[in-house]
Amino acid sequence: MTTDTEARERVLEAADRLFYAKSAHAVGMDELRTEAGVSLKKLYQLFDGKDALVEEVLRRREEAITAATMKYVVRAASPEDQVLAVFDWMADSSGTTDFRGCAFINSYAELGPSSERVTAVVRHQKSGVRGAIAAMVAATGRPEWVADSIFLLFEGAMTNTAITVSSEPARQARKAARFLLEKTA
Amino acid sequence: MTTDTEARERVLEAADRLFYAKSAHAVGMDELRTEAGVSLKKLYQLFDGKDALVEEVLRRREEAITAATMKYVVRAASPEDQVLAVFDWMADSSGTTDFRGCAFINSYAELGPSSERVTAVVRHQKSGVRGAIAAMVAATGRPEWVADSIFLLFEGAMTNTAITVSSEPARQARKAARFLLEKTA
DNA sequence: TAAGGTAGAGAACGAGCGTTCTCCAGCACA
DNA sequence: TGTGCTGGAGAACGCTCGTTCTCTACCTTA
Repeated sequence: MTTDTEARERVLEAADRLFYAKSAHAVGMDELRTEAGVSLKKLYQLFDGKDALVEEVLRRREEAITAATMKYVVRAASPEDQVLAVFDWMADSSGTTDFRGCAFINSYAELGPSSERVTAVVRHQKSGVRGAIAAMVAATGRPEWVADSIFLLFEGAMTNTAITVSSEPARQARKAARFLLEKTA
Repeated sequence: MTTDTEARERVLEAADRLFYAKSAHAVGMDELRTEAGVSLKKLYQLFDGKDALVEEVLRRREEAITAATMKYVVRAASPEDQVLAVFDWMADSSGTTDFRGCAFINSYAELGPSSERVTAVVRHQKSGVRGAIAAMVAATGRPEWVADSIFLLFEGAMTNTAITVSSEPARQARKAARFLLEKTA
């Protein structure tokens, strides 16, 4: 017997994977149901429709990405290396063949114009990443504009790592970020 | 009387505007036909279906954006200012309320997984922008990694200018690019 | 004026979507 | 054993999509 909690988890995992890989509108509720091994009835009793599911998937992914990145950050020796660690996470993540860039940028591109809720989640994530980088950069004693710059490098590398199917942009961004930290020491 | 060439132009203009504003899958051929003032029959005799239309719209936009950016570049005094001019173009463009970021990143997010043709056009555009920046940076005598960095700043600023609905990221990216140019002089 | 061809308006079609509903197998319990 | 109930499988519904087809009105030309 599977509890509702387990079923929810399976649906969210499948939805996250499929939405990210194929974009939300390309994944039907039927495919989702099959992948998660859940009846359509249960699917709709667990979630208030596809829109709500998309929103919850994004919230969940925001937490997961933050946790995954923090694993890289905490093992860094210096405050400067902590900042650079986010690019190591990116380089490693982009090594997987199913890397498709930033799920939030992608969702905003696809659903932003039609869903205010998706837009809100995306803005929340971007503001969170920017804040996290700002905190790490502040710990190194550099001015805030350095954090803004590193954040933009991070964002640009996320999209172009996906488009070029290469971790090269992640490494280039890391190099640029290190240069900024060095020259503002 | 309107010629086929004029009708084509009207369709492409409407498609570009609507696809960019709402994303491609959110715009139906019927809405497109109405907006362009063209019969459905003519629409399908001018273009081989929606996929081909999306592809052509992107190619056309690539040329238009290149031309628009070049207007900013050519009026710059120094080679360094030419590089920075692309951020001025971005700051000005993002001032319009209908700015939605990079159409190519957006299209890749939405259609990349399902359309190899769209992916090809997007890669072509990214490689073109990267090459153009590389040429301008090379003219200033800086090493290529500076160009890579400025390109990533540009890309990150494009997406975040749209998401935050503010030209601030464009200005931040310009500042970072200028810093990179100064410190590598 | 009459005939033939063109082109536009929009009906029609098949497919796929999100969502709901029906049906029935399997269970708990008297 | 009989009776109600729960939940799963998937049929069904209404809608919209991309695409094609039909019909009619009009223009051209003899």
